[in-house]
Amino acid sequence: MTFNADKPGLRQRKKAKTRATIQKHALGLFRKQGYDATTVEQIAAAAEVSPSTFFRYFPAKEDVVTWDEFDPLIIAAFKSQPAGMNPIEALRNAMKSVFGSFGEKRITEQKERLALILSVPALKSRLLDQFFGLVQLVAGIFADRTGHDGNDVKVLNLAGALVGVMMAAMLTMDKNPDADFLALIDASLAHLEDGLPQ
Amino acid sequence: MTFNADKPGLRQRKKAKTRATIQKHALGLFRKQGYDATTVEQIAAAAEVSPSTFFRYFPAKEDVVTWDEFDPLIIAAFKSQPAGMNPIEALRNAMKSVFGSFGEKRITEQKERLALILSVPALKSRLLDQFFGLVQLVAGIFADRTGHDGNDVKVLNLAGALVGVMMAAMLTMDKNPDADFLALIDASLAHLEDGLPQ
DNA sequence: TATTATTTGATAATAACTATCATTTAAGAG
DNA sequence: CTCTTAAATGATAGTTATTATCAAATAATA
Repeated sequence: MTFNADKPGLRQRKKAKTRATIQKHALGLFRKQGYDATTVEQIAAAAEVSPSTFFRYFPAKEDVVTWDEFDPLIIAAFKSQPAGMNPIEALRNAMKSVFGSFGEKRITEQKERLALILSVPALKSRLLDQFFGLVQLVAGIFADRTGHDGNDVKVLNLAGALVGVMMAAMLTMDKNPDADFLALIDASLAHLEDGLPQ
Repeated sequence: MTFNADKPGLRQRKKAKTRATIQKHALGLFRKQGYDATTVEQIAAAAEVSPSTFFRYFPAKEDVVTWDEFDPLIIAAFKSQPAGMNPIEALRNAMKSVFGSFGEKRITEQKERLALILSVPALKSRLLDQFFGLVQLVAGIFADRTGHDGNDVKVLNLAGALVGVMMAAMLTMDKNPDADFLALIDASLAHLEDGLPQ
């Protein structure tokens, strides 16, 4: 039994590749034909896997769009902020460190993805669900840092407001696709940090 | 052609009754068997209508739980607050005036409904979707009152934070079912009004 | 009462899932 | 390298939400 946490075996690499392939073909078909007009069967055929396999990788059709690898990154970046820091500022920094490193191309991809999500009700719902999960996660981290209870009303409330602000930012992005996402989030969080003066 | 906006004809009364009947039977079955284990066919049979009719009244199975008449009431109450009032306070008052009039029984019903919604992913998503819509609605009303643009980032941001705080309140209610919903919302909005001190 | 517009029910089709089982294929032991 | 084990895949056959369509029933109105 060898210890190698860094280099995943063939099996793992293959899985990652399959997941990426399915997602790539799915997004391509969605762009061409629209989300609703594209069936899972078509996606599976394009990616050369069986529909069964599709559902093994993505429990629901929506997840093929909604799934991304950002959450754990943001969480990690958030946790690595200095202990005494204001939680809102900590989140600002975390967002900056994650999205700030993206290139032009990657940002454009993400903007397109967001536009697609917001244009399809089922996808929008799924995304919101993830945000909601994030409320609870973020609340838990706040609580850990401050020694408060994770179910403390004030903690949940702050986390809720944060998520609400992010929702607003997405809405703004949707209405104004050329905006700089990172700057927008940053400004919005700053606004919240200042107590939301009108 | 007679003008009678107040007394709906037989047709309208019947429709309202049918909608209520379907909803009542649906909620009853959900309580007994669970949401997923109850089919639309069963609901339709219990309510003595055809499945077609079910879908005419509720476009999706989820809507039979998620649908309520509160939004327009809250909006109206909000709009009727004095023009110069701080928007957060205005919302506090609106919530009070709508939910404050509820009896013990009605409150219990709503708490049960919330618990059901939060326990079923599909329902939770649907609810969050409504909240998302609310951000835009609330932003629009803020804008009207203050003369700002409804797409103004600060306006959207404030609306987002408000809605986020309401989401957090629901979460708290879920974890702590004995809490007083109205008092909780009130405290949370006050907290937001104070700039969310930790 | 006759006509018109709504509402309903029946029927059939689509497509997202779920469960199951046999087959293939990588990992690890010797 | 080969055998055994465990994981990943594909095929198959449901179930159920949802949509479209059309004919029958029923309320509104002239």
